[in-house]
Amino acid sequence: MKRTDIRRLLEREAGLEAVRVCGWVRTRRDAKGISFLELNDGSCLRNLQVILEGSLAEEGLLKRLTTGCAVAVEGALVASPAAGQRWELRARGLEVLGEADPESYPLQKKRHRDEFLRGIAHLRPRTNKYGALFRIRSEAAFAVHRFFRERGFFHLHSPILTGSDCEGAGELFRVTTLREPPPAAGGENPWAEDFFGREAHLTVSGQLEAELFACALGRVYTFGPTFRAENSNTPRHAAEFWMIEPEMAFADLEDDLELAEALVKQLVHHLREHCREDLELFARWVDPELPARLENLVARPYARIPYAEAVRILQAAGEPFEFPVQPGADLQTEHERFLCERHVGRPVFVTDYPKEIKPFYMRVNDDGRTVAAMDLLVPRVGELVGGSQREERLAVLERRMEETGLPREPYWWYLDIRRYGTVPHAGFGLGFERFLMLATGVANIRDVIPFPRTPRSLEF
RNA sequence: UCCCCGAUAGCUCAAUCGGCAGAGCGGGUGGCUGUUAACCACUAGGUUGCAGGUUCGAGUCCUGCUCGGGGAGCCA
Repeated sequence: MKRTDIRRLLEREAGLEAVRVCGWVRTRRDAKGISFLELNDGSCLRNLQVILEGSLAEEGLLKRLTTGCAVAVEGALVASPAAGQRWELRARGLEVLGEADPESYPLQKKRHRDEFLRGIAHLRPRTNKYGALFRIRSEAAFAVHRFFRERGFFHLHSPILTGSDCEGAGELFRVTTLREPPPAAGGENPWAEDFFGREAHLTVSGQLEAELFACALGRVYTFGPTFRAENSNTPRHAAEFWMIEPEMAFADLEDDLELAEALVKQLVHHLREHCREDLELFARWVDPELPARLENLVARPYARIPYAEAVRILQAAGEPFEFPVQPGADLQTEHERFLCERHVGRPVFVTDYPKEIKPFYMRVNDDGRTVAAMDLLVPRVGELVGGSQREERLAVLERRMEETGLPREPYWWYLDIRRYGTVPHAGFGLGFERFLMLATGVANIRDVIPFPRTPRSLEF
């Protein structure tokens, strides 16, 4: 007999004479001549109560049915006579697929600290919380593809291995097959003997490649892992994380803002529709404010504040900031939090930053001092999205590269796009894990990644 | 990388002023019960993160290291 997902059984309107379920025992409760198993197979948050009677409730078998063990059960799905569940499985046969020594099995029914569960990342998806979280993560990824597909975007598989350091966004992981690193000043090409014959890295962003394809297919997006070798130890940073990077030709900053807002809102809508039970767990155990905060993400248009106005607001706020607000300098975390959480009380786009504090590829505004940039700030998580209209004018782009000290030669292909059929275009990057933190209330990025990579942490 | 805090039983934590290292949960054993965070009794379980120092005496004070948490910077 083929196995049926517990989720399918619990949704049923009528019972079933013969079914087979497979899963892991969460708990066992014994009564006289009858035992109750809570069985979970990962298909949903809820367990299926399995009834063992007669020979199946015999001591030798029960001793093996401990928390964490894997079993296959066949029997009848019947209405439960007791309160607590609608359906239960009256077992006729049970096979122990894999035992779990209760002396050493680390998961118990009681809640564990997140820090402890991180140390057993191979087992934590068997807990209610992390099972729910990674089902939500999967569903959110599907919703990303659905969102872009409905809007005529093509999914671009941008390269993971790269020879450029893209936008200079952060420190790079070097990739090499050499046993010994070449000397620092080793001749004309110190990497001549390496696999690619030149320096190679893991990508920090698919943006530049996405721009190339947007200027051919019109609308594209990347959705994949990116890597930053920064020694940043915070609850919001990881060395390997997934980014969603749409890029649109024939689009300006306004189009960019609209797309980012629509994406965040649709992802929230999708999860509220398709992950209701799993989200309820987070509202109950992780963040009681979660339902209100999700509503706040979809209820109203997001605020928009140009950088210059943001500075004026912060200066007039009379807040005892640890770092004073300096016009021309980037906003501090405390400034961003004040703007978003206290001043507007909902997501806010800050736009038109001074060009000196933004990368070379952002389009210079008519004032010559600011660029068509945007950051989307959201409560608790901070910067969720960073994007811009891209500089499509060859001469202006070359001047900006010169100003920021970037050599033109490695970017010849990027410049070519401005040389041949250049068009206005815009895009952004959205940190997938940061969205998941926002959507679940989980406070640490390490807990929304199956196997997080952070400085000095590469187990699993 | 910088600043602050922490590390005690399998887990979550307590231990007063430097003076006998404890509880709950989990595990084991027995009992009870269509149970459901089950309940009752008994029981095992410790190099107090590691290395050094001060002291008659260190879980407690000092130094270094490792790991973890919070904040900052960098950013998504």
